[in-house]
Amino acid sequence: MTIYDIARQAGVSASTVSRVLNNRPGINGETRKKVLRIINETNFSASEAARSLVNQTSNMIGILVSDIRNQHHIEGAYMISQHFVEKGYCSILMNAGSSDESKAEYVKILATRRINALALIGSTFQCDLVKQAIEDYLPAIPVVVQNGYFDLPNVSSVIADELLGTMDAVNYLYTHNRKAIGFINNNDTPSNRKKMKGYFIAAEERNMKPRIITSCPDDAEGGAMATRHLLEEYPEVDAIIYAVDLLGVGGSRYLLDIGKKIPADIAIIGTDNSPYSKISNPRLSTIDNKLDELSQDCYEILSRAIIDPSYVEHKVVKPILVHRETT
Amino acid sequence: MTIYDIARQAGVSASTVSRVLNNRPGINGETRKKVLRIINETNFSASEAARSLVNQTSNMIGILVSDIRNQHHIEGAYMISQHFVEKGYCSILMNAGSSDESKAEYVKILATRRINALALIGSTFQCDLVKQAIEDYLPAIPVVVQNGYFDLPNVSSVIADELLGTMDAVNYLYTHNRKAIGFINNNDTPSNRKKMKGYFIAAEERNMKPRIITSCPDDAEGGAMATRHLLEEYPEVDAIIYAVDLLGVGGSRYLLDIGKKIPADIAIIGTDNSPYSKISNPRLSTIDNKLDELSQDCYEILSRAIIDPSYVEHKVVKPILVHRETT
DNA sequence: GCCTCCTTTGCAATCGATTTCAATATATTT
DNA sequence: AAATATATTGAAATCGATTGCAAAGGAGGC
Repeated sequence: MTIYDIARQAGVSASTVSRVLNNRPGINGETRKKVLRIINETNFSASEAARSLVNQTSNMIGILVSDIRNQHHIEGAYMISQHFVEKGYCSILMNAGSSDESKAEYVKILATRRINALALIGSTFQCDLVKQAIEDYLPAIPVVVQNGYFDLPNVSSVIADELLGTMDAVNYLYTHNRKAIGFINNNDTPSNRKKMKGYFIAAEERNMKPRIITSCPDDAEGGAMATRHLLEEYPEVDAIIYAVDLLGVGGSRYLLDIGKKIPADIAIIGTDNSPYSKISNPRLSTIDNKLDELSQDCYEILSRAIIDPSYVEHKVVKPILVHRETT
Repeated sequence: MTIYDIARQAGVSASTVSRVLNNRPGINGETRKKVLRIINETNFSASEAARSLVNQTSNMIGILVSDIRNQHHIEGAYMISQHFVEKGYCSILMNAGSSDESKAEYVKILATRRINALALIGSTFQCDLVKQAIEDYLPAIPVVVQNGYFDLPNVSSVIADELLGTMDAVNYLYTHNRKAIGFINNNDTPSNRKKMKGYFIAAEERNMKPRIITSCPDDAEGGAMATRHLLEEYPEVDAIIYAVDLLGVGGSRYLLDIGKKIPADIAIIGTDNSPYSKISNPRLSTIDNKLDELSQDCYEILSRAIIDPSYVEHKVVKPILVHRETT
């Protein structure tokens, strides 16, 4: 079913059908009505492939997420997608896989679809392969990175100041009489490196010995296990900061199980203000890196850059501490 | 940059470039090498719009999710997407909005993109408008519904027997000496209607008076509030089944706060074996409706139906009870 | 040296839309 | 009534790929 079929049935030319479909002026009211009737009767819908080809634009937005299981990522992606759909775009949402190679590969896949803009959600996109892929295959369309940075003329960024957030957490705990503050990290990402660096800087400023677990499984059990290890090595610990809320949920559960009081014996601060932190028992205090706000900013930058391709912005968002039942 | 540009630079015709791009036989080794060199040097990537037009296929899979914030939905969508990407498809993942109108609208949007297959994730797709949209705009491509059913020749389904799951939960509690079992529901969906029906049937079989809250906000606080209402109306309640885990998390927290012992005073069973149920404190017992397995089945049905368009399957998956700390 | 066969390549049509330009029909002006 | 302006429509080119068919060139057989 093509516009030619519609044209024949309506007794007009394909040009006329096209003009009706696109609400172009200069079409007789009766003709328009007749064409619309046929279109409705036949449930015709125009091929986007053909439209894309002649219009030189796909009306698609690419959204690449580094880890779709991360609630903030997925909500951010959802929000961006939703907004663009309302504007008549179609958004391709993809999970980019864990390796740098696969991330770059996905950029290339989206390039073949001739997307109009690209959003990268997650700090792990910040790597050479992805940068190269953007430079090679998407040098001219607006790109925005949530929590990452590329020195490229068409790439904007919105970054959480995670270093500052972790420093704030350390300083808060220190000024509330915690002198043996531990830090538990799950894996090595640009984002986690910033958190660790913040921890080290603040610890040094306070003349505190760093007490750290550098890696553990990325789930509640991992958090519990790492907490046990931390306490074995540093029994004096009276506060723990976790690189991810979920670790803190597991950690606090473990501490309760071995008879510690929270926060009396050990204070706990997670990171990201995730849904888990809100519903955990005890409710987890957390460093809110404003990940949702970041995604909102990404959308705004992107929609501006689609209109004005020269528009590029680099924004840094300040985190805040959210106090619940573990501090 | 088109294949004609590549052809000119390589001193060959566009046909030759196309044949190299698609690994067609009958091309001289030297010619192939030269063309590939130019393609790499220029970072050329062929327009999918043009390919789609001539090949009469988009190589895209549509995935519509009814609520992207539901972890099971998003993990299912992710899994399906991932598998198809590995097969060379590109998947369009969209959140279909809450109204039936918007869901039908999304079906139409995907139809204009000429997707090769469609997966609908979530019971709320089961409505007349969506059925009509599929009939009108996607009458010939394979469609599969996760946890929903349409009587249409091209639509397969994989359904969780949620009625049975809830009956099992009631029966388990009853045979473990709970005689005043309550049920708390959040909102009215096909899926929740099946759960409620299961509760009513099992309660009747046991000659138990139904004790039910039919709706509440869809979050932990909502669960807490609804639990309070249930206890106000039926103070004798000694077990509660929740239509959604998150309600159970909020409910158990509330019960603990007012001094009840779990499960000694009141047993609790959530639904869906979500991440929340695993990390909550106490860990929530739950009706596992095998939502992840459902999505896996959707993928398998879809990949079979893409090869053989006449393939249609209707599958029912049996739920199991997962016992943790609240039963 | 001529004919056949095979390998390799190019020409041209095609997919389904959009858009420019020309043509026709009608209305308006003088 | 002739000339001009305006509204409406259609023909044909175009977007960037794919592919059937024809053709060119070289190898081998007689």
